[in-house]
Amino acid sequence: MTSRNPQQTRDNLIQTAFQEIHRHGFQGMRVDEVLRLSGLRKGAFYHHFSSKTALGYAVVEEQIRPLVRSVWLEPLAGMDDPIRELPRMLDALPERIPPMMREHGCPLNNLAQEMVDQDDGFRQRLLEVLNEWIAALETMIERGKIQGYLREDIDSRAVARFIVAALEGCIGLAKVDRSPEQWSACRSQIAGYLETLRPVAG
Amino acid sequence: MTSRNPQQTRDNLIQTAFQEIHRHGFQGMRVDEVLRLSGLRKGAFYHHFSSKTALGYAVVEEQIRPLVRSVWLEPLAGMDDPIRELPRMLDALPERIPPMMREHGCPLNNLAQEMVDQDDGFRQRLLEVLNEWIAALETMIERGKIQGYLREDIDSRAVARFIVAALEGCIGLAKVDRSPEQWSACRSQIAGYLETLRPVAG
DNA sequence: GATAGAACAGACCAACTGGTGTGTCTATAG
DNA sequence: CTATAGACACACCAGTTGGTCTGTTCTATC
Repeated sequence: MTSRNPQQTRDNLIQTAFQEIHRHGFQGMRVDEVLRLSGLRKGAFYHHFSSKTALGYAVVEEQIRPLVRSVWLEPLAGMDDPIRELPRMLDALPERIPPMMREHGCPLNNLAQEMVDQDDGFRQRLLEVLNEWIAALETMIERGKIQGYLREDIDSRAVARFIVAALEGCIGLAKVDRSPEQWSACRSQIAGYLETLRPVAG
Repeated sequence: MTSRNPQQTRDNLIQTAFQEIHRHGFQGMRVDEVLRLSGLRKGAFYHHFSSKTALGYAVVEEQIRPLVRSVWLEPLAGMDDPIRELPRMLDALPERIPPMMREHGCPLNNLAQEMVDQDDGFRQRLLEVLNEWIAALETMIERGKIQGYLREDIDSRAVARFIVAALEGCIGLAKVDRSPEQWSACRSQIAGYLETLRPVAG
């Protein structure tokens, strides 16, 4: 019998809940099922979380936010020329992400689209993560301008927002028609779009 | 007391259900609430539909599909130069769609993202609608090629898919951060992308 | 090693949820 | 006018859902 480890118990609940939310949405996620999968009881659950919603918030903060950072933010750090390196990063993406994300799409966008109109707590937290992502892209674009890789008259924020929108759109489309093989085609179009940001006179 | 009108009763249920699904998702939609809003009873409901899921299917076929056709397909019919006319259409879009769509986003994409992994009946029907949309764009692009408005070496299907993906992505993003005013910025980026499809030597 | 509080187990519950069954009314064909 | 089937109303239900309550066990601290 493993000794008590409250931190591990809490993590267990959050990770299991994350997977269930990813599969069925937050409304479709069942507390009892999370308990069954994690081998815990009601007592444990409501000791660590005040409600199902509180667990959902924790999943956003402690699972989705770090995941977005590692998948989308970190690769941006050392990027010089976005036009050349972003498509390359998108190529390597399918191998970098957990298999679950290829099946069920982006956890951030899934949960956001579902819960934004249902609960303001979700909206605030998910919007924070989304804005962090957009801001990181914006920073990269600004840097690209300074280094002469990008035109200086482009609207960095608008471009950053569009990149995120296009990515989420492509992921969502691939999820619906279950065509991961179309990802490269999608990447090519994004690469084409990025070319519009290239300075005219090199 | 209004006389009986089964067709109107059925439409009433479908339209009310459509709004409730749009607001809360299919899983969040409650049969009892639809009944309350439409002023009908369980007897009426299960006379016209065999289950909640059957109602959902009817909503896709009889509400979402026609809506997609009128909003996205019909404006494509008379288009000659997509690069010039598509952005113009996107400008006029906010006034052409019902206000509900500005709040809650695209009913097609919302329902698709939610239900694709939950129910194969939804997946098939929603995929059909989506493919009809993509096919219409593809046709327009092919026409644009022939008429010399677009480069001939572009992958029509990939471009069509990306346009849909970008649109759904932008709508989804606007839904999350509730910034309809960013729509024009988003439109500009799409317009920029479309420029990449322009023939080189006019 | 006593003890207080944290970390659970497990039984229980009220509200809700989709769905059923029976009966009644109404339109329509003959 | 009457028979018949469609179009509902209404009472009812079994299973599920998130959540509570009480009690027990572990563990850190003095």
